[in-house]
Amino acid sequence: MPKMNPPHPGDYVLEECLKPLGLTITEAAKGLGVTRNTLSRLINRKNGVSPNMAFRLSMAFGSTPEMWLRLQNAFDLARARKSARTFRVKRYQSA
Amino acid sequence: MPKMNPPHPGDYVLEECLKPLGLTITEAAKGLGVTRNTLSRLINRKNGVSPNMAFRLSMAFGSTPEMWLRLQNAFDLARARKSARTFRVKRYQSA
DNA sequence: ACACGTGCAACGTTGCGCATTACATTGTTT
DNA sequence: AAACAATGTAATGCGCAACGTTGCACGTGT
Repeated sequence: MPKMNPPHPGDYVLEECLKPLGLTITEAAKGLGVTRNTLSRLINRKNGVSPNMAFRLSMAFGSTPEMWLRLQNAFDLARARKSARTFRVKRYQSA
Repeated sequence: MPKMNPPHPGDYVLEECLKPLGLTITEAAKGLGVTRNTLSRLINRKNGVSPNMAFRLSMAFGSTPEMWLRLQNAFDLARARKSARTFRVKRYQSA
């Protein structure tokens, strides 16, 4: 079952990527090929992980683009789950 | 390893959901609580599966929202992979 | 002829991702 | 103290995606 409060992918980037390598946001942004502003917004939860960014992160820090997008999915779905309560959808199948 | 040409989620909706149940796009759109136009665009590959739609699909046809978004991820990543070839990204880790 | 399902297009709204620029703050170095 | 680096943040602009609304054209079946 999905987590209720999955961490924002930006937390993961900061804690598991930048900190272990001793990278500043400015340095890492350079390495990723994006603006300092863009990486700052990701880490501060203003942006999510786009497919584009998923590739950059996997290229720079390893793992797969799929993994980075899965982190983002978990986050997005947790937020959407709240509004989904109000959906009136016909159940064609039970599961 | 990820598939090179993953099917569009709209194909799956049509083949595995609407057809087995004998539903028209118009009927299914009603059931999902969206416009006929919105479902038509999904099935005809003009739209992707949004988190919102992922919940509607899982509620109506089963499976999980995660599964529906995974389908979309595979599709998005296959498209982004082409442009990712031009990224100049520093490799802080090898894998 | 009529109704229905469908594809499609235009328009408007909303929101996201990103670059650019700029400003203010904090902490470190000289 | 002065200069610099790193950061957060905001504004602006661009492009694009998702969605609803409306309208039109086409084909099929009654």
